[in-house]
Amino acid sequence: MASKHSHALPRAAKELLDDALARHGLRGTRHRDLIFGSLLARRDHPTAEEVFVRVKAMAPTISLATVYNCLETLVQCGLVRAVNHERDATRYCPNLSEHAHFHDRRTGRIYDVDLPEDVVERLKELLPKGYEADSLELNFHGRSAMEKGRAEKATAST
Amino acid sequence: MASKHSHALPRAAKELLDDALARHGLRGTRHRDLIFGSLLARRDHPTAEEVFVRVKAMAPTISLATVYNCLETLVQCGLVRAVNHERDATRYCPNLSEHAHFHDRRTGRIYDVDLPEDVVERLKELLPKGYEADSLELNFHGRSAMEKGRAEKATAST
DNA sequence: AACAGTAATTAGAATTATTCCAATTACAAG
DNA sequence: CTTGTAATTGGAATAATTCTAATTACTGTT
Ligand SMILES: [Mn+2]
Ligand SMILES: [Mn+2]
Ligand SMILES: [Zn+2]
Ligand SMILES: [Zn+2]
Repeated sequence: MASKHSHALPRAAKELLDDALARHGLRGTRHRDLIFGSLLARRDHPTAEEVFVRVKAMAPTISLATVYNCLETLVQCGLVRAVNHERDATRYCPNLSEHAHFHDRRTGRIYDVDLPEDVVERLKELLPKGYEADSLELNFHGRSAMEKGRAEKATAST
Repeated sequence: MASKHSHALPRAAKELLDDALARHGLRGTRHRDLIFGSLLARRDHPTAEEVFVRVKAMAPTISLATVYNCLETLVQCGLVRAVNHERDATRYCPNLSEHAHFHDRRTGRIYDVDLPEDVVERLKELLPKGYEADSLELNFHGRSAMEKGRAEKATAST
């Protein structure tokens, strides 16, 4: 059976987390570790509820409110992105590189799509004078091929 | 004072609407007319609630459920786009040309940004093999200049 | 170690946007 | 005028998220 540390944060991630929290005057806690770790361990853009059930394996008494709190904290610290699609539950993504999302209509799964910096710049040039975008969000909708073995993401990066 | 027809649909729009409804086996009704008309009359991406209050001026007994129903019908018929931003209330847009949205953080207002077909094609090329997007959604977030007189949209098109 | 001050966590209530439901009303065709 | 179907309605129900008012856990001091 899996040890208590099967989802422990890799040293680098742990440092990233503690640093970001410190910079924001926040404490490193077991729950924040676990939740960030669970996002890194399985990058399938889970909802808060899904994170809740995953993390309960290691911290059976954690509350859903705490999961929401921690996820919001991670987003505030810039370690995690909140991903929305229509009015569905918000999903969470620890991929820090600039990327778009592909939403598979058939499966509901979300895949990361690398978004080169120059493309982002090109897109911002579409804006009329007087409109300054500090960020943009790009979502594709469609079907992915998905043979027998399904990959979890289109690209792998952090 | 404004006549009962101050927001009557222009003939062209009326035809567009009745056509689309017919093609979907749906009836043309006063409420659908009014709601589509109100979207065309003021293209500021209103929420269902906002449409509700606007349309009550001409149909004081209309219900919010009907507004939701009609908006959904218009979306299904391809006459209107639903626009989402984070978890905010869905907004509705009758601009049928391919376009992106600019969300002004300061005012909360949403502006249309023309999205040339070739840019759309270029973006779809970012997808790895096996990923077929039938649509994409592009949102900018930032600040618009906004001098004293505020324009309602960055571009004007239907 | 006890204390004080603050931050994190918690269970459950509250909120919000939206959808559902069951009952009425409006049409359209025969 | 019937009869069948679609549209509308008010109110209840839902779902995700946020809020609240404790409790608990830390972090530094005495
Ligand atoms: Mn271990
Ligand atoms: Mn008239
Ligand atoms: Zn992602
Ligand atoms: Zn628009």
